[in-house]
This record gives sequence, C-alpha cells and structure tokens, in this order.
Amino acid sequence: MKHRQPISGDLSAIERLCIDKGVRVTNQRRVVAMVLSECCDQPDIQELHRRVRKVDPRIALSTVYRTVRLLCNKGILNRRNLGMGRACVERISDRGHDYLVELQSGKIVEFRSNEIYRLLVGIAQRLGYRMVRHELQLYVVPADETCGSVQRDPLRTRPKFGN
Amino acid sequence: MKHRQPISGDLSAIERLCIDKGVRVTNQRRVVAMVLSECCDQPDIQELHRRVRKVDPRIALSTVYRTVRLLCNKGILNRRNLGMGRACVERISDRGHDYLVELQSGKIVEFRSNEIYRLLVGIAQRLGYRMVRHELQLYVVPADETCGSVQRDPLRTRPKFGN
DNA sequence: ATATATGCAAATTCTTTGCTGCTCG
DNA sequence: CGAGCAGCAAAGAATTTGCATATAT
Repeated sequence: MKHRQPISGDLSAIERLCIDKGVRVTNQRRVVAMVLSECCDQPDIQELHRRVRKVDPRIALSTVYRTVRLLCNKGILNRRNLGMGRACVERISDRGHDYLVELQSGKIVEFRSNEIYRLLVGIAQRLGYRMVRHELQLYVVPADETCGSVQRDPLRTRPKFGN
Repeated sequence: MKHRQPISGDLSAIERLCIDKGVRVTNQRRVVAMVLSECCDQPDIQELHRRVRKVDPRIALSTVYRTVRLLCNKGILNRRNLGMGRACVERISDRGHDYLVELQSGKIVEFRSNEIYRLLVGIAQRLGYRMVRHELQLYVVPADETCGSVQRDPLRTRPKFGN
C-alpha cells in the first residue's frame, strides 16, 4: 500500500465517537465516518462504498464492510432493514427515528413519536427488561388508494451473525 | 419428476388463503403452508426448508424460496427481519404482532400493543397515507443489567428486490 | 390439454476471510 | 516499534434462474 495523505477537515460526529470509544482512527475509517455523517438518506453498504470511493477510490469494499461491522459492535452505527428488500447503514441516535415506507414507490419518510417511544419503554419494563433501542417501519399506501393490502414485492432478507 | 401422492389432511389456514386468492395449490405448496401454519416460532427459509423436507424430502430449496416469494406477493406471508442477524417467514395477520428481542441471549418474545397500533394508524393518516402494516422490534437487556447500550453483534442484512 | 410448477445445477449477489505489506499511536 | 489495519483475491452463504419434465385445473 502506498502512502496516502490523511484527509483534512473537521472531525465528523461519528469520528468523534470513534475517538471517544477508543476505536483506532484510520484514514479509511475517517472517510466512511465523514460520508455517513453527511448522508441525509438511507444508503446500503454498496451505495456507501460507492460514495466512499468518490473521496478515495482505493478504499476496498471489504474495508467498508469491516468498518461498518466494527462501528456496529461499538454501538456507533446500526444496520437496519427497511423491508421491501432494502437495508441501510445509519448512525445510532439517542432516541432513534423510525421509517414510513410507501409501498408503491418505495419512498421513505423518517418520523418520530415520543408517545410510541414511551410506550415501548413501558412494555420492556413490564416484561422485566430495559429497552436499548427499537426499530419500527410503517408500510403505507396513499390514502386515496383503492387497492387492498396486496404486498408490493417479496423481498429477501439475509440474516446471520457476523463475528 | 415421478408421480407423487397428494398429502392428506385438513387444509391449513394458509392453504385456505391460497385458494381464496386463486393461487394454484400444488403438493409442495401445501406442505409449505402446513408447516408454516404449525410453527410457533420464527423459522428462516433454510429452517423452513428443513422442516418441509421432513414431510417430503424431495421438495427443493428453490421451491421453498419460490413459494415464499409468491405468497409474500399475494399478501399471505411476510419475510421479516428481526435484527441481530435473524430473519423469519411469518403469516401476515390482521393487526400484526411485534417482537421483543433480548440482545444477550437472542430470546424472542411476541407482543402486541393496541395503543401503538392506533398511534401508527394516526401517523400514517396525518401524513396522507393509509397504513397497510407495520414491523416493530424492541431490543432489550435484562432490567438489572449494568452494561450500557453496547451492541451485541454486527449482523448483515441482505436486501434486494425479487422478481 | 396447457399454462404453470418443480428439481437440479449453475449463476448471481452479498459478505467474510487469509495473507502480506502498511500505519496509527 | 508493534499491534492492529487495508487491499486483493478467493472462499462462503443466501438467493435466483434456465431448462427439461411433471402437474393442477
């Protein structure tokens, strides 16, 4: 590997978290952190890699996978399934956000509900647990839609634990 | 393909739905429907195939994939991601159910909340949509747990649209 | 009878890993 | 310096598909 100039600029929120948690900050991790910090959509790993490459084309896909996995383990990132065959990498935020997914178009809208959040805390408590986080997807069709509840598409989901 | 005796017995709830929706009922689909109707856990595709094979060992994995995809499209089944690297095939039920997932052990508890359900309907409405269904996972640790919100494990999620 | 399913194996796509040379702290 | 990274290519795992044959209606 040839020498490479460290990228410049302020640290992203994610980079800050890495330092706080004692994660070694390499140049490629910095790029991934930066790209993710600037996202206002929900990229999957391949898309994330595409964007990362625009900053530094030499960063390998496997590095992105490894970085995301590491930061997931550290509680900094989360890989989230949005159903309908989509998944994304997102920053873990304190209260979290949820997604409304339009079935026909695939359009995604983020939303939050403190009421739901509080109910969830209560449910966990009542069952003897403490809530760490949650994921909620709301699948919808336009209000005027006449059609029934026919699914848009099958979607696969591939699971398994990573090390 | 050699001739094969149709399996006997009453129709499962899922088979009933297939007939109603005009889905051609083949012997292998009947087996998949039956196995799923009898599940009281959350099997993934591979596990589903394993159980299907116990009934008829000649049913191929690809058939199970195709059947699940078809029934998802018909709004009879749903493939659901439980986070932490697990996904499952489940029957779509009217109001739906949600999952509480214990992060350490991976234990899964189903729950329902009418309050949350109502809130979701309202949220969709307010945004100009009609809710078709939702998915909600609640990740927890035992109440007495001292540890923070460190993630259990990275997990992959593989998305993509099917046919 | 005939449009559709199924099995099988090969092809895709997503993800991880082994190895070796680099780099952060 | 020295433990932990990044690249690359190859291995693995999950899922789909092409094609010839079998089957439901």
